[in-house]
Amino acid sequence: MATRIDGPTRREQILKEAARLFAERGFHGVGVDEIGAAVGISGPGLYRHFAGKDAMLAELLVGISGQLLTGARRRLAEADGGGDGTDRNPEEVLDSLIEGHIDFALDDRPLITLHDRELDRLRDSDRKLVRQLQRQYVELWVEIVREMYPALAEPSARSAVHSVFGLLNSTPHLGRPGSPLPGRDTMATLLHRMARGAFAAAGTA
Amino acid sequence: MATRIDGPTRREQILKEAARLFAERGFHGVGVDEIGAAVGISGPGLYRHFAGKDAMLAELLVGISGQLLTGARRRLAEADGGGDGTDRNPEEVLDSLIEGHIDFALDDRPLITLHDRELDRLRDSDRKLVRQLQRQYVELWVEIVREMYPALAEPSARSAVHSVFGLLNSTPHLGRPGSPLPGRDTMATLLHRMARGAFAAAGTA
DNA sequence: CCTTCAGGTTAACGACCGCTAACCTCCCTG
DNA sequence: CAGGGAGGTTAGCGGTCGTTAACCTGAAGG
Repeated sequence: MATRIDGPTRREQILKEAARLFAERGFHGVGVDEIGAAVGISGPGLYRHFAGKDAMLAELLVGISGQLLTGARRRLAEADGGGDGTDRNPEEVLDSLIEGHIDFALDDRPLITLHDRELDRLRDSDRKLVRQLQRQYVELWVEIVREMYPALAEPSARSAVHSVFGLLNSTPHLGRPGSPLPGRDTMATLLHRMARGAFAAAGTA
Repeated sequence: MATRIDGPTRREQILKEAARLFAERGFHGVGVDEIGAAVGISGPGLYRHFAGKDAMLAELLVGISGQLLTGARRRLAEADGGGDGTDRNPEEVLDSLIEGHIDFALDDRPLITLHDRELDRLRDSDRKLVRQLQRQYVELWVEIVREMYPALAEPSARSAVHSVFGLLNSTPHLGRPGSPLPGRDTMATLLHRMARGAFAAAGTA
């Protein structure tokens, strides 16, 4: 493995800029020349690093889904403390999951946007992989939510989880203009409280 | 005004199918030939009804924003009961707003999807109009929310409203496959409770 | 019955876009 | 100091897409 004193790889630069552009104008709305220009090379030079435009999108989406799932599993394992899950504190785990998702939504807005917007542009095999990762991520949340609110039927719990994702992923929609935005910490706290409030309201029949 | 025994106008058919296709594959991902085929005519025949592909998207987005705003104003006026707003019951108004938004999200999924996905593809003037309508809709909610939760600062209230929109608009993301979905009424009740819970959690310092 | 016109049709143009081909230029290494 | 590969460049091909042009048709109206 190369020593990392060189800053981000060319590949990483490309992926980052591509994510931003795809999020801003949509996959079909961005040309390869623009992506190239964003990293200082032009057009076909990208093909030294990726097989094609589709491959960039695929790598982005698989990366996002994988990162979310891996992070969630790590957090669950930490909160579990080596036990078998029967004695873990669901409230603590849920808070940790929410925190992780919020960090992602606030720090990687373009990726969050892509994640639920451009999935259909993938090749079948890639799309299946991404959906599988997403589904595992959702089911992990559903399990914890149902531990906390046993009265909640499984379909309702799954819908509730999707809805909270919608809530947490809403930050990209906040308008750019002059109106004052809450700071990052304020925003994180607000989103966290709202997510908990939404689950509580869903779970108390 | 033409008597309406003829069913939907050609224009209306086209708009409906275009909305569905745009929502499914994105504005740039759909060709005019496909839109034409979806209503039984082909390709350039659409230009007898619309100035171009852009015009269809513009009419859709302006229509959505206008419908949401108009509906919200009507509901607010009804709940206001002819008063000047000083003695209205904010809880009642908020419930009515939530109900209206949920009806829209559940009954017009493609439009809700377009609404926050393809705004940037519009001409400048149209985009400004849509944003203005959206902003008025948001401010209307913010006003009511702040009446109910005076402790909530305005930037936080605005963020909270955006987040609840994200929650309510999350229904298109529910997967198609076999896993059982809640029925429409169950879903509406669930979303309503979660929205109220989220606001309550945001508003209680 | 002739005209008109709304609402279609097909052909084709021009622009754009993803991608390949062919070539160039450092830099590293034996 | 050869040489070879990594990482660029520009030119250009093939296909697609939005749009226009030119033409057709059936029904309504005087």
